[in-house]
Amino acid sequence: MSKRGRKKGASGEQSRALLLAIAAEEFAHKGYYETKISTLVQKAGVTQPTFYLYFKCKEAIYQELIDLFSKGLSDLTNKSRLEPGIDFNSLPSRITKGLTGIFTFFSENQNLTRIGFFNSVEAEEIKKQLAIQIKENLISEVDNGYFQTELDMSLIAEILVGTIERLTLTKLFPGIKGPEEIASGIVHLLLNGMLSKRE
Amino acid sequence: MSKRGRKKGASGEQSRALLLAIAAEEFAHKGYYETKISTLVQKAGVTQPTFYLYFKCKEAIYQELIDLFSKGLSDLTNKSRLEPGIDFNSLPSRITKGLTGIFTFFSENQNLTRIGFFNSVEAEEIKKQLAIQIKENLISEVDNGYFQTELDMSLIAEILVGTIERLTLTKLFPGIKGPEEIASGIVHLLLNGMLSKRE
Amino acid sequence: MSKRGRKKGASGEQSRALLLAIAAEEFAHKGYYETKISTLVQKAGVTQPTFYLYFKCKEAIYQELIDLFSKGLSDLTNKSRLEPGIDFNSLPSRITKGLTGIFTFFSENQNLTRIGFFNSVEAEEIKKQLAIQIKENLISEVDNGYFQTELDMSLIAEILVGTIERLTLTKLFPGIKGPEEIASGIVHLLLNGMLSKRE
Amino acid sequence: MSKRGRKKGASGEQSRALLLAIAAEEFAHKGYYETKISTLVQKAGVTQPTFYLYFKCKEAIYQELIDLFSKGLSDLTNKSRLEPGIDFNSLPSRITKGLTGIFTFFSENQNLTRIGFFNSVEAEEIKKQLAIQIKENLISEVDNGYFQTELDMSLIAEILVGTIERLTLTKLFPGIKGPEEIASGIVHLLLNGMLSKRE
DNA sequence: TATGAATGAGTATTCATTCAT
DNA sequence: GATGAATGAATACTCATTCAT
Repeated sequence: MSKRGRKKGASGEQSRALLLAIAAEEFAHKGYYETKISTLVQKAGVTQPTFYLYFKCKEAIYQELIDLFSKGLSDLTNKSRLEPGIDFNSLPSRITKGLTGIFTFFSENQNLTRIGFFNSVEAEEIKKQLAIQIKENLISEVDNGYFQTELDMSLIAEILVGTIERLTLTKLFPGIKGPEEIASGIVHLLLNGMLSKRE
Repeated sequence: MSKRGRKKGASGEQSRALLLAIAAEEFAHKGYYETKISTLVQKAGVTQPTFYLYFKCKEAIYQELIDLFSKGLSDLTNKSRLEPGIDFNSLPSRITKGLTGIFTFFSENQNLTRIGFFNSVEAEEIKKQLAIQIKENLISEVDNGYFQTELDMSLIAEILVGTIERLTLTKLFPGIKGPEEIASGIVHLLLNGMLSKRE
Repeated sequence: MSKRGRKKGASGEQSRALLLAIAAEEFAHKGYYETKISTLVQKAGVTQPTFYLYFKCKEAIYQELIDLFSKGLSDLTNKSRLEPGIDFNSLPSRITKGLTGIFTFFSENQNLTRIGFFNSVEAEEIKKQLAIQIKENLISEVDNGYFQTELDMSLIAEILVGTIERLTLTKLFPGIKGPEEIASGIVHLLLNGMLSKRE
Repeated sequence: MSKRGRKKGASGEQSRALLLAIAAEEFAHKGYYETKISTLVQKAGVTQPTFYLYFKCKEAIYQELIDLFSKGLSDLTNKSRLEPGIDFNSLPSRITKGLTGIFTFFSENQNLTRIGFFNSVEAEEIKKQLAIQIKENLISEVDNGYFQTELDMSLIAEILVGTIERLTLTKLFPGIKGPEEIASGIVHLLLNGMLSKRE
């Protein structure tokens, strides 16, 4: 079999996947403009035309990575809709679980997350969607009397998104805290506030 | 007075300021790479060599804008250090005032903020500084028993930064809410939490 | 019979012919440079290496089409040599017949004609040959007193070629006039001229 | 002045004109696709960016040359409209003069003519326009009884265009015959025909 | 007979930057 | 203080062509 070491040759799907993985790495750390196709292919051990065999253009592979992230995230949030009508005390743990899911996904897909949630132009749109999702989840709880009724849920949703964003970058990615830990920290704070409970 | 009829009566300093203002606008909305020197000078009504009369390179003018933002922000935070030893009840308003200051600054310097707080690579460093600042402010209150002692102030500081970040983009810049309004919303939520107060 | 189920039952010769036909179509309408091998093989339902099984290179298949045209045309003109020593009155009809033959050939081989007579670099050479052929035919008539002796037969031959060329494109290919009609129109004009016959 | 020999430096208009002239030469002899920007600029003694200082893209400079030709030709034909109501005998000389004008223009602008009348895709459109122009000129003579009434003027116009085309390439450009000579040859033939005048 | 996979070599175009005046 | 003119250095992308199977 394969004499004279045809790189890995095998299935073209492999080359494609390799390029995609390397692109994720590069885009995540150098950004779109500082990532050069020439570098990508070099790291993948293929030539430039091979790149264009699998991707229409630089923009296209970038978009594909964003879509991958976006799809993963929306799959996640779709699944983790808070189901209403559950008893009061489970609320914190349910929210925590949802957040933990997100942080876990981010943690397992750091490069994709950097691209789709931080660097790309589309990041803003993705965050907007996430905020909407969260807001709807929150509102469904209001009716049940979980939360104070006068809360601006849109504001809180955005605060949550900002929080997720920031803690991902400063606590999760550097490995300072794990998904569950961060999630419960957020939940505890947001639900109870910072003040020492005084009578 | 200007002999030999200078075009548009632009003293050198004026050309420089004009270029800087236009650059802020362009960098803020198109980002570093999509902003072209050729466009800048065209909008400023000068030629390319003129640009290099005032700025060493593209990177330099960009950095100057970041520095402008960075300086403004740190001036602000330096000024608004929470002074300890003040009575308990004034805490919320003092924090609110600090945040309001930040949002006002951001609001009055949208382009600079977009560049220095959102788009640039240095943004991360700036946020990190801001978080440290906030954290120190918070810690000084802990001793006074304002806050629950078990709070992770580093986490909360990052949450605050993320919150500032997100609300600036989604509420402040679009004009949905004003600085004071946003600031007090944040403070109220973070201090008291979301839960309806039940006995 | 074809064992081992050849795809589409295409014997090699069929693939070759198919490629040739498609190439004629493409080259004729898009020209050499805008015709891509990738498009050819795609339209033929084969892969690129298959193309190179039958043709040495792009240039080669193009040349083959030109040769096909060139051969067809010279076969035609060889056959239709004006035979000398025929009586005076048959001359116009004999010339008309020759031209009709050419137009018919062109009409039946539009793609080939477009390539070999219009688009290719070789077209010039082919026209030159045709002009020589025509000139010789004409000269043989001069001796017999058919034509005015002072005519520049080389000039007239070129005029005929230009005429054929132009009318092929503007009358024959669009279907405005048929081969015979065009041929007799030319002959009538060239023999008698445009002037109204006045005594 | 100008130490250290800045090429010809002078006015940018000169560089532009030089590039245009060289482009005409190259396009005329190698065609669009075989003409490389790199060659153009090399022959002009400038660098590639300089090319793009004056022309938007390869296509643009090509089009500019075509437009130059097209404009020149239509100026010419506009000027040389046959004016009706002149006496019979002057007709041949008037037509001859018109044709001479065209051949002279072609002769003086060989490169442009090669591009605009022979090689480009637009050539066909330009010839179509020329044919229309000629046809209208001819028709205006019919009324005056110059020509046989049953002549198909569209056909004749196309014949003339084909004739012009061919003789330009085979007689004019090689310098075998001059403009006037070719023009009068055509006129004589087309008006009187080839046949020897027998009673 | 046919192909999946890959590539060598080229080619237009862009942009920040700099002389000489 | 300002400019007309020019350039060095990249970079994405294309296409005919070819292995190895």
